[in-house]
Amino acid sequence: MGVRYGIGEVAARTGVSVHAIRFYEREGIIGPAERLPGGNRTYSAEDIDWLDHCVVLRGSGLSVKELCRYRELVRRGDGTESERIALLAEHARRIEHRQRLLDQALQLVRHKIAVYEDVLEGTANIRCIPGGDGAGAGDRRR
Amino acid sequence: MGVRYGIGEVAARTGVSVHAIRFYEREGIIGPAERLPGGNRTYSAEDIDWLDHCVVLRGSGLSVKELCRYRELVRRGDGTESERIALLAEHARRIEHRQRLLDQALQLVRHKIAVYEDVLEGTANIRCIPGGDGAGAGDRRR
DNA sequence: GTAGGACCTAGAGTCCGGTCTAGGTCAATG
DNA sequence: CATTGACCTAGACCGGACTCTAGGTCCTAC
Repeated sequence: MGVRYGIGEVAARTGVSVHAIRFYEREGIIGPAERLPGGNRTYSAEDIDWLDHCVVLRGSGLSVKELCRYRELVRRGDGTESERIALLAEHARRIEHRQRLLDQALQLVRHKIAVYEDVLEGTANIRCIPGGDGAGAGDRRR
Repeated sequence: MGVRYGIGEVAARTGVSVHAIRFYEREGIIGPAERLPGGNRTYSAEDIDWLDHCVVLRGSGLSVKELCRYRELVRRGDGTESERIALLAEHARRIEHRQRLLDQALQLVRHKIAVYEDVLEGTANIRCIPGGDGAGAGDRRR
């Protein structure tokens, strides 16, 4: 048991470049990899799993720094759970916030697309308000 | 009619810093502002609306460059609708992709939080797999 | 008339998150 | 034994998106 993987293989499996993996190690997102006699890094399946998690978390906007902090808490082990929860809960809030922004943006984009499509179909080419972009969202404050 | 606003006021209303507004102008995201005799920029309500849209689009990950391109199409006016649609549709796809990533991340985060909460409640402190972070998601390929 | 505040320009600086380079080691292969 | 390929290190470099600085102009109000 205990299959091990070279850095290139890990890169291929996770989609993280070899450079980025080393960078993550330097930054402390992933622990110092074990080395083969000769100095090459080797990784276990668990290392890959952790890296996969990192990809997901980074992809959702968790900064390298926060990710380091999280890993440090995990490394320190017992007694850090509530800090981990705090960190993750904070991040969950940020994700939810981003989701709302994305929803809003998607609506705006779809609305604009619809307007342009109408224009193309001639349905609405009554030559609208000059100066406008012809695709206002109309849902502003003020 | 035709109330006009100074750059500071626009900044306050849109949440975009004065610096960033000038930066956006240099980059071409917003057109060269009209000037008061004396050189100060003034903005109309429509300018503010456009800037608000820009905020939403930027916030959803549309790059400054793409936003410039979009504004350029709008400026060129009639005949650019299908290009605008293409650009926006492409962006809509990116937003949807980001949404999926965020959903995935949110699930992971919530799962981890739940696991740590269980640990805190003593429900699960059977001292788990050493080396694990105690909050694996278990939904990996491989 | 001088202080304060809002604004101006050009351009330098910052932060983030990688990415790339140069120069080198090591193991297997033809 | 020369080449190839995967890997190594330290550190320079990059693109994106601002942000800030320095030095200056106006206008209003005391």
